[in-house]
Amino acid sequence: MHDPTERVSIRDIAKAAETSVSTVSRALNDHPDVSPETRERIMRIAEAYGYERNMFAHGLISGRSGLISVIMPNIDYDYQLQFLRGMAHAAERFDQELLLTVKETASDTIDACRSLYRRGISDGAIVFQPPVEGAAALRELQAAGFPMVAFHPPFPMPGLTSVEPMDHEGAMMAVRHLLALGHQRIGIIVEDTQRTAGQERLRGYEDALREAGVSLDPALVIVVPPNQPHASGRAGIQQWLAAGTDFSAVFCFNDLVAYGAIQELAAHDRRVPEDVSVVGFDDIPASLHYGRAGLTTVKQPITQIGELALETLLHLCDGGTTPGQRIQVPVELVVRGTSSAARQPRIWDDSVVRPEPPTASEPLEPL
Amino acid sequence: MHDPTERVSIRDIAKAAETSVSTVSRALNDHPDVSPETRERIMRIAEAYGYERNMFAHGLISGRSGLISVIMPNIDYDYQLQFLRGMAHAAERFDQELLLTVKETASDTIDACRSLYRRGISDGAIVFQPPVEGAAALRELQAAGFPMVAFHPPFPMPGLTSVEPMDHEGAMMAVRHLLALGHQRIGIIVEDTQRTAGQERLRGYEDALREAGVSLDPALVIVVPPNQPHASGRAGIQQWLAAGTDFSAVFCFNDLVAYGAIQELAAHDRRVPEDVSVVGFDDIPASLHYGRAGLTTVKQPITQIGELALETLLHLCDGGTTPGQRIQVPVELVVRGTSSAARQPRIWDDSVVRPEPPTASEPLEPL
DNA sequence: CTGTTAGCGCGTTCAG
DNA sequence: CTGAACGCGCTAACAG
Repeated sequence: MHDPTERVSIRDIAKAAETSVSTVSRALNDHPDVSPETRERIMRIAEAYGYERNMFAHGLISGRSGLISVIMPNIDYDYQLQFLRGMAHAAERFDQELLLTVKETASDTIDACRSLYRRGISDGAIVFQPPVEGAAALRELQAAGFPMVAFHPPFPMPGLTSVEPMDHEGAMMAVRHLLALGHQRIGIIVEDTQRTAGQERLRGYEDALREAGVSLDPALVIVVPPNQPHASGRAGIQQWLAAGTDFSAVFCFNDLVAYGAIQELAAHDRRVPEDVSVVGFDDIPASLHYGRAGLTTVKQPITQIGELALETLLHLCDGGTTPGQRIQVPVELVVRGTSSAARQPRIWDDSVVRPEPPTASEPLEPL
Repeated sequence: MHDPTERVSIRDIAKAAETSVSTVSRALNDHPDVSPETRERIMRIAEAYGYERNMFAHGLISGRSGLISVIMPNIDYDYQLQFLRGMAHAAERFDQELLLTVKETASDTIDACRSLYRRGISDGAIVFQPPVEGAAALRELQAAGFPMVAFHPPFPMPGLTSVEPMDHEGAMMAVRHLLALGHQRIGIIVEDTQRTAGQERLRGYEDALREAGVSLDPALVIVVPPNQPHASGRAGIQQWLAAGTDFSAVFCFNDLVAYGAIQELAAHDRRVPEDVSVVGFDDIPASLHYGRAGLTTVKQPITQIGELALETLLHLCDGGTTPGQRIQVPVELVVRGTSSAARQPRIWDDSVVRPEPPTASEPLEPL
């Protein structure tokens, strides 16, 4: 027996097993050239001593640390915790440790990746929503031998493996759902159309309306700046109400935007879903219990996505895949309490002049 | 100049500076015995090459990795993200990397700590809500030379440095607030009174009532099992309503419990705060925008606590402190929309038989 | 099958 | 002030 709390080296067990360190090393690493008895004896002793190999020594020679990095810009959306959870699970399954780095600016993000690589600290990295300006640098790093997976990149980055949700599909599901409930005047509050997420969700919104033969009204599209979801939701509703825009349903960029929108609607005595239906995106945990009966939203399997990202990265690290593939993850509509049938057929449906027939609409500029 | 993406070793820059590796090492580490010119030249070149020292080599010799671990049981409460955020900030300030480990069971948690130490991976660990069963093992590890900080331990663990919020104070603030609003029948839904958190919050509740000369009614105390806050909140309210217990205010173990309670109240057409005032604990980000005007709650400065925990740990690592101190972090009442003045003086205040005078009350057994 | 030896990249002795 | 040599813990290549 041995103090399970003491550090123990390969030498200690060599001494105890009365053999040389190299034999021990071979036994421990399943090399062929060890006699069954010696191996058995060594393994027993190693077990008893609770041997665990030193990371530095192993890393120095193997060139791998067993550490995987996640790099996130800011860290404030519950979504990220779910993502981390998935990664942590996968990491455990593969006996990897998880390194968390938070960098706010684009250049800091790039620097962090580079540094992690150059110091030999991590074997690869998952870059969470990589900055627009970082595309070239990331590709270079990848090429230089540092495996990376971009989660939800701002745009397709050739040469960089990426994992992303099906934004377009999700948006279509949301809007089709609202259409099926009889809504015609459906608004969208969408973040930052410079990035795929915003672009694709907006496109999905438009395509669903077009598909249903519902006219696109630019007044129903509100583009908001990123990173202030709650305020954006409120602002979007305010803008419509102030302009007297007619709407009976809103598709929101994400769940937090939806919360903001609902709160603003409440402040103006519009009831959800009786007066206005609201659909979010992401399905963060809070949405399950949101309000009386939960938020209707497009669910991303966030935790699984985290696992998938990590698995994909490990695969890359092992040279099992060539970089550059783009993995799209299906999303799913979850109907809960914030959406319901449109109250009544709109009067202008039959009597008043209808808006222009379906046509492409330019999104508004960011606020 | 040099490819900023290439790995560069101390040898490379020795060659470029036309000197030996040891001189370079000395220059880089601010040792005295280097001539100003040589140092200058070396620094310039290192800068140009973007030299960063190899973690393995450095760790092997220095015995330190520059990695700090956080170990969390599960990972699902938004609170944890805020905590991580604080740690990430502090880690960056001190040029440390952050390792995230999630272990569900007590023995896995202990094993993880031990392994992290014995493999040399991390210089120390912050153990988030350490398991009850782990106390002895953690103390041993600490004694063996692995610095640890326990965040919110289940009970005071002598010999282990800990950081924890002022549970008792916070509970008193919450209940005093409700008392000041004129509430007399104040319930508490508290998690798991085996751990300090539950114990102290319950004690604070009792002390505040006692202080105000309000009788303690065991029927107003509901103890719920841990890890299902939302359901617990609902269950608590249900229990009171089913039993016909009179109450006009509820102090909840945390914000999620409060959400559950409010939802259940709504389901029974009790309005918050008009019919029932509700106060939470923690102040997670969602509470700011909760409902119409936010959740009244006891705010833990979570992010700062994360920073503090990390700083405390680093201090320990540097031998600046002896293990064992217990750091209590002040909390603060945040009054928002879910608490308001009691509707009317309770009739029985003057006419009906009052419950027993103030006396210690046994908490109920967990559900 | 086994033990000895070199070296991974760096910091730290030592002589010079 | 500088450079060469050693060793951190481990593995791979080479002798035996």
